Amino acid sequence: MAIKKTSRQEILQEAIKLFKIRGYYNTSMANIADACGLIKGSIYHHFKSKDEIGLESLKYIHDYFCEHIFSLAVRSDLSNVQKIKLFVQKTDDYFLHSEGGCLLGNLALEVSHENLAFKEEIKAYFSAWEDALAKIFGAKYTDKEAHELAQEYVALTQGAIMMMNLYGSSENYLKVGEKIISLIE
Amino acid sequence: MAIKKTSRQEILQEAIKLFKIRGYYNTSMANIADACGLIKGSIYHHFKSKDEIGLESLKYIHDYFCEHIFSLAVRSDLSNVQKIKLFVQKTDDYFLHSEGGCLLGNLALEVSHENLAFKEEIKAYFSAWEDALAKIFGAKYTDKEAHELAQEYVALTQGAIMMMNLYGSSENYLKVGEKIISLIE
DNA sequence: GTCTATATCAAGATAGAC
DNA sequence: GTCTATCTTGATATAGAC
Repeated sequence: MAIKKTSRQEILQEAIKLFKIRGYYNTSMANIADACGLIKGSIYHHFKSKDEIGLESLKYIHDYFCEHIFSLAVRSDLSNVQKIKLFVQKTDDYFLHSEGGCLLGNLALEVSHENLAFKEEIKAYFSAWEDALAKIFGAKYTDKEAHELAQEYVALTQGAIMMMNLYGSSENYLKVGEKIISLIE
Repeated sequence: MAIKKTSRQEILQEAIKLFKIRGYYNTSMANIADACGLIKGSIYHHFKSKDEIGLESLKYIHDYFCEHIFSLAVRSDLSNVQKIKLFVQKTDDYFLHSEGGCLLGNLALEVSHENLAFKEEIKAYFSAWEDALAKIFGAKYTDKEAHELAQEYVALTQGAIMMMNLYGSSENYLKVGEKIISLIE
């Protein structure tokens, strides 16, 4: 059997899983390599350092959210009610199946004090999330109100993900989405 | 000058500061010892392992909140409005001066998947927080409503602390306390 | 109670063979 | 692109002198 070529993306996906569950500092290059069926030295052919993997992991998730979720806010073929319902549905789809919660939220607490590049990327993600929500809320609220509501619901969502992962129950997390939808309907 | 005797509590306080800012796994016994003016070997005279320091740190904060904040819920000399105002004021006093946010929230994301003893302690802390808030809300809401509101506001507070530390602004964090008070007034 | 010294292990990272 | 092998550093933890 031919030796499998491991792609950058494959490594990122395994790294993301590990970072979410084990934490960033507690995940070693050997752990990541193991998950990819490699040994740690081989990872350095694809990435020059662990920090590069960390930063690319954050960008990978950020890009996913931009493409699949945040972009809903500027879809001209949807009503605002449709937008917010899809927004919540896709957000829930992601976090209900994301063992270990939100990578960006987790690393916000663990790493962002120590690594400014990580911190900037995490801030950009949460700002994009807030801007997207605020754009949808803008249909029914002033700009200021929309942004305040958006900030509140980004924070509430992150807190609810924390509790969902801690208690192993999605009940309260799901109420957050319902409340967000009720703000527009 | 006599050699200073370092107390268990002193070590815990330095460890807590470091865990909040640098993260748990990224804080070494040498870091903790440095902060105490010791060398790492000396720490083992007081604690048998890093995990013991971690768990004791969680309990130390949990105890502080029980004694100074959660206990307000059962004070018979205060009205419910007084209780909730003091509750918010003392919570704010703590988190507005806590560099690195909430230790229990941070370790919930970083460590709780890997260390079940940590996870149980963190759950106990958040449950105590919720129960205290629910007790105060109980004056105006049914038991079920009070607990749902309490869960929501614990989550929102944690999310708001995350954002406050990320963006360096307390503005949105402070709105959470105002909203909690408005639920009772 | 703190120190020096050390044991043991695992981390991130690199060099060069295949 | 992956491997073996190795370098260097720093981690947790322990033993024993002062």
